[in-house]
Amino acid sequence: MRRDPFQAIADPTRRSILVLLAVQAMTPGALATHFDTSRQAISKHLRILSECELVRTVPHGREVEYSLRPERMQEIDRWLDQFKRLWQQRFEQLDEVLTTLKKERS
Amino acid sequence: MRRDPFQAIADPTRRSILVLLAVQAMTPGALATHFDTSRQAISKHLRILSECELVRTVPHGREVEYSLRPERMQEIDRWLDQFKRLWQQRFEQLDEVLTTLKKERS
DNA sequence: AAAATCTGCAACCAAACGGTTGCATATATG
DNA sequence: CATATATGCAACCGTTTGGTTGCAGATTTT
Repeated sequence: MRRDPFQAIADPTRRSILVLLAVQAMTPGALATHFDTSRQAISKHLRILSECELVRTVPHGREVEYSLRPERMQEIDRWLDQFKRLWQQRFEQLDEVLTTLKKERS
Repeated sequence: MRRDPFQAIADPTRRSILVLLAVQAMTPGALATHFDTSRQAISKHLRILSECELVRTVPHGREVEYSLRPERMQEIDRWLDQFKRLWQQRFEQLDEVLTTLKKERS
């Protein structure tokens, strides 16, 4: 069973859950109202996000509040870093083409 | 069949392929030597990366050169953007705690 | 105390995933 | 021309995934 943030954000429902929790902490029940699936399915997703340490839980009586733990998300960002140079490069190339065109026109 | 960059980078082998191609373009055969799986398995991964438009192919005779298309990777980066503010915030909070401790000590 | 509510677990199921092997096609080499 | 090499497709297989339903435990509410 793979349990890393890359696998966690592969599912669109889990991505939506993370976005919702980025706005405000919520209980599983409240989260489930935003989706077209059963409450239990959302619970399963929360379990996975929990195991990936992307969310944190605080019990309040019979309710459980889930909130975002953005730290672990940085792992994805750090992995992307090695490609940012490349797409930056493409922008610069485009820039160059544009300035060349500008020069030619004038 | 989901075909988006999030699902593409969920698999560790595909992530490694992308990293290798970020360094230099390669043929499927050359790529396969870096992994402990069959050439066909790598071919399958390349097909998926192709469908996600994360790689581009240029035929050279009987060989095919695969190279990275970093543009599409930006989609992931853009999605991450909405969380960057949050983890930045955490750093600032830590910063605050540290300066408070420093003040107390002096 | 009884009923209602919130949550998570277990069992089950169809579909997708990641791998394998065998084969067909196209190109390069002897 | 015959052989070797590079690639991709198809069929198959065990495991994982994402969903369902039913149920049990804990906490509120009445």
